[in-house]
Amino acid sequence: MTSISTEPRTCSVARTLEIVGEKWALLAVREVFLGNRRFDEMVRKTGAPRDTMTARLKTLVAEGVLERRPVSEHPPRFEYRLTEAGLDLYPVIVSLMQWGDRHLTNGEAPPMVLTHRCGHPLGAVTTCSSCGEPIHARDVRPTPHRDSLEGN
Amino acid sequence: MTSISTEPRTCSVARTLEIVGEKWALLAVREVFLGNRRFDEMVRKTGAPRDTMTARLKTLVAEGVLERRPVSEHPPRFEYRLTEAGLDLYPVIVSLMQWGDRHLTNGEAPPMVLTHRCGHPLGAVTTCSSCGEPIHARDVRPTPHRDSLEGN
DNA sequence: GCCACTACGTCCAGTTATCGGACTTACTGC
DNA sequence: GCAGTAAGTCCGATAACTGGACGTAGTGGC
Repeated sequence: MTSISTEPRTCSVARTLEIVGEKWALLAVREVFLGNRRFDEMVRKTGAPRDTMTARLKTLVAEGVLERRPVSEHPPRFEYRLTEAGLDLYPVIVSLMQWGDRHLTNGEAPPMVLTHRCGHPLGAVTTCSSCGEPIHARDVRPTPHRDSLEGN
Repeated sequence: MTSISTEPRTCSVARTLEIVGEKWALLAVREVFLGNRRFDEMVRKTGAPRDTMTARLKTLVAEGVLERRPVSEHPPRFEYRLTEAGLDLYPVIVSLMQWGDRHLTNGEAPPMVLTHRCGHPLGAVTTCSSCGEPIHARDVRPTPHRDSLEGN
């Protein structure tokens, strides 16, 4: 009964990273968001080794992020599509892109600009679903818990 | 002149992933957001091998995401703090957590709940900075570019 | 029919990274 | 002096990644 089990923390971040916490996995997902759903295209546009891409796609499919479906019987051809869960990864991709645009383009224009249907270049703001305010780390606390996050 | 250079795509997502595109890197950052700034704490709470944590912290510091500062001279002790750039990673962490909460807790309560200063449990919505609307992949297009993303 | 080409992988061998556990150094507190 | 903590380092075994060649199933041109 005396469960002294300290740590590793079980947390949704860790769980999510077990699935998409690797460069090629996320880049594959990025490509599908950009409309490139075919194996060879993903390999070319991401630069991933074919073997690695095969492995990543396999787990993404197994975990329900992508769906592999045949698009042609006779030349046997397949495409990978985002499932509902996969589509929900969009904020992850967008926030990674946002961060790179802000901190990794030294002065230069970002390598790709996304345009929102409102007509403006996409800037992403993560907001609180309850109050609508932009979220800052300092305004958030873990639930009744020993771990504090005072300061930064 | 005829630059036939096809691909690998240069994109902010890829660049960002070169720095934080690995499980332990992101989990280290998560810990710092949660207020745990010391080496041993990060190792325990993340479950990362000490060696790997050392390596990740080194690159995070080199890339300007974290800052390593001494907190005590005499027992030589250090802590890792988020830089401005590091703080900007919050949306990434939050959206990963959000995704896990939504897709990886089968029915059960999420392992950690964050409370926003507005008093409500944090739900994150990624919105367009121009029009304020929540962003959906289908409402976004890459700038004047051959790649389409019709369908999903 | 034959050749060239594409798509979607697999196979291989060499290199690199990860892992867990033990060990080191520099202290403090009893 | 002895136990304990913090922050790493070192090590050997295993696993993962990498680039390039190869395989297979088809198409289209001539």
